[in-house]
Amino acid sequence: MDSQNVKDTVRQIFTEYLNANGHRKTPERYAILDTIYSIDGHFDIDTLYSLMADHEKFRVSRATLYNTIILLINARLVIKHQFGNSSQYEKSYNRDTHHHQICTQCGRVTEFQNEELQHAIENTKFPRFTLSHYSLYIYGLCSKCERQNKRKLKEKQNNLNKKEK
Amino acid sequence: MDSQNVKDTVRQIFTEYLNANGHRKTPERYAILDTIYSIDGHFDIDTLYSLMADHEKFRVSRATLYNTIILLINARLVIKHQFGNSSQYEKSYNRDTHHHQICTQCGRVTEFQNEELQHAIENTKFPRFTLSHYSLYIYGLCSKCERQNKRKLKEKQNNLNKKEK
DNA sequence: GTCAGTGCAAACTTTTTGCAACTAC
DNA sequence: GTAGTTGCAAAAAGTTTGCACTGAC
Repeated sequence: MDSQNVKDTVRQIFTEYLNANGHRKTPERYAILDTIYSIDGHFDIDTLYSLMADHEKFRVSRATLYNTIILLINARLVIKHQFGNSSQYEKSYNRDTHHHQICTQCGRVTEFQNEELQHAIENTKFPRFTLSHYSLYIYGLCSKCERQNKRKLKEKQNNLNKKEK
Repeated sequence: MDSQNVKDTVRQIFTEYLNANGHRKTPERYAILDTIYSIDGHFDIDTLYSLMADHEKFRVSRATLYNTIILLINARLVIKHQFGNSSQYEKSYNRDTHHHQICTQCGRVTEFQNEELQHAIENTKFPRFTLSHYSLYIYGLCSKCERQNKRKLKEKQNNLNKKEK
């Protein structure tokens, strides 16, 4: 499905959601949805605000962003994450299921796919609970930070050796 | 392992960590560790602050709580979660691996264990990444909220039927 | 004695709220 | 017309920071 096609589809899903729940179909809401579906990967409210500030027609306030994003989450068009300090969001329609690796040193978040894991989770029977969606966060060191740490450790040992001589 | 035994062990682990990293062994730090290991389940900074405020001897400031909890996380004695708005923490030593179910309606967080899932995750090979720990959050409806929703839906339909007559 | 650690308050960041103005219905 | 939405600014909530004082080493 190409990008425009996805945008049309999610706009339709959103319209149905708004109708079903008696919410108004304001231009701001559609502008926000459109902008979100133009973003690849994660974003926070501030980034979204900056992106939308460029538009002359549909500059929206932060308050509206917060309000609208709750609707989008309920309409299952956006997923909310909470790595780090501020909430991160991402589009969820027509997006492959993926998991997140968060480097505890540099804070970088990377995505990866793993069908086995995905199936294992989706086929699990949860106690007194009905699954709607899930997040798997893997914490640890990204390869970059790990290399860096090893280098530092080596330097430290070298310095110690020099001193001993 | 009984509770006192666990407390002694974690105190020892913490001491080693503090020594290894050139940090001072202050009574506040041990008091915080002790309090945390008296708590079952999750807690946030505010709860911990209230709990410790009762102590006459070791009332600590929020700033110290934030500082110390970072050390405890690094010493692998505490895990940080980010459901909802404020950060949640929990002790991690001598604690069975468990996952979290978060009700998107009432916000209640429940824990569950599932060895299959645990093994599936732990045996996964992650791309360019070294696992240190992980969090699996299952979002959906707890049985209570689901029952409530069904009841409401029924009432709504009943009301509609009445009006039609 | 020194400097890391502490308490306190102020600052900062992110999110929520109250209210007047606006507009989708 | 009217009630749901918006923008703005103020408030709230959570966390970080600056600084003087304290106490672990």
